[in-house]
Amino acid sequence: MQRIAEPLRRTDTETAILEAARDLLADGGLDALSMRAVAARVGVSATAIYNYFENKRALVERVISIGFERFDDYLREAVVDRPKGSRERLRSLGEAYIRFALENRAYFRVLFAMHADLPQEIEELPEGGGYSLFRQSVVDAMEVGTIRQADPDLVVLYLWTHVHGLVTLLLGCKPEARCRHSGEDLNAHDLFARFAEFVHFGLQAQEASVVETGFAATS
Amino acid sequence: MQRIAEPLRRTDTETAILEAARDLLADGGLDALSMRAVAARVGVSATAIYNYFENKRALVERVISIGFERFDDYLREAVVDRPKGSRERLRSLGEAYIRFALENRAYFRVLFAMHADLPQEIEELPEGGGYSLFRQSVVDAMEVGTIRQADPDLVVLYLWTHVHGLVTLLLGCKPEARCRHSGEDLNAHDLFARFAEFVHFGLQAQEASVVETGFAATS
DNA sequence: CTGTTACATTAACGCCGTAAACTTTACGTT
DNA sequence: AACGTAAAGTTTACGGCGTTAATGTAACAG
Repeated sequence: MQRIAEPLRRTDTETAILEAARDLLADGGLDALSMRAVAARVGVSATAIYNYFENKRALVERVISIGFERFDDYLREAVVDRPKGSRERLRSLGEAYIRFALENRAYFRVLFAMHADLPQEIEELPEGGGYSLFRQSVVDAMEVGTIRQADPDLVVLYLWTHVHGLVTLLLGCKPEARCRHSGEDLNAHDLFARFAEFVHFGLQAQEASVVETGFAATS
Repeated sequence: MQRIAEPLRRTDTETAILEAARDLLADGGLDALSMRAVAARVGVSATAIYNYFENKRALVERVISIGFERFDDYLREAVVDRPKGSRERLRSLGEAYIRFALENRAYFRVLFAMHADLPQEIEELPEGGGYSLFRQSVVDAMEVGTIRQADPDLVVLYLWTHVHGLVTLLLGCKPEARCRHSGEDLNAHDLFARFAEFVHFGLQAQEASVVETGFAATS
């Protein structure tokens, strides 16, 4: 189309493409994100996209890396008003993780599935924002004595593993992301809450009193 | 092709299709599994497949459900010679899970990503074989006192979550499935071994003596 | 005014899943 | 033995995909 006054600057078109791609991805999955569909949404021809991105893969990678930023926002928001070093802060981070996954289902799937699916280009773990925030929270919790002293990276990965596994398992389980279990019908948040006790005390056999009362008070 | 002696029976062709699909999936991912590629491998035309499977989705679902059976084999094999109720048995199950994922990378990805990707048709969790085996092992461990008394399904899901998260996180992290961490370069098995202590004792702060010595003996 | 550059276009290639129409094979019934 | 039918396989075709190539055009530098 001809451009008269105030022509689109390069970054504008690029942004429009990224937004279109993000939206298509968010509510149709990777299949719905086709070059032609993105182009149609932006109002250009499909091949025009190649002026901004080398190929579809490059486009998706940009979308993903932007997605990680949004993901980090969830985590950052999770710690406000949560005292440093508190177990509640750690719990809140886990819940934010789950919330992001549930509220951005298709998106989340691609975030963690995609850059596995294909060769590694994006950073190895979501470095920077989210991860370091998580890590610092763990370090604080160790200093305060909320959790035991140990290698922070190992503990972060340990907790990360739990919440990520919970989400991917349930996301892979049913679209509604819940899991029928002995009568009850639990969603990811419910399960997360129940797992908190296991995470804290472990699975070792111990006196019922400690388990029942000791934790219920803080949970 | 004309068939003279010993014509292919229906199930033979169907099996050939499934095997071709499985192989393509295993070492090329879902992208490599195209109807035409499968057909070429079997030696028929692409549309012939539609005599056996309604569409690609149905074909992939069959491949997946067969994959779960193979997955169950890993788990079944993991418990032989591992005494009932022992922590070693639980550990062995976790390691089998990881081993399967690493040895069948592309396959594993589809197993747990695919039937999420699209509507739910396959059973909600890998029911039957693997799951019930896992569950029974947990129940045994509770009775013997290896782990605390709790809702077995919840504990199974907890452990499942743990190992599944570990695998998917590392699989999503790097193709080689390892994670650089404070100097060391750990793969999924290494991490799993280190996490065993956390799983057993939890993250609660406790006397160093119990942690260091008490566990190292059994690990 | 001219050449270069950035950005867009259309056309085309070779994949893909799948539908439709047609041919061939195998077999049970007459 | 002949025939009808159903199963199994074929070729052809359609629309969509990612991507390349060739082309056009608007803006700007000299």
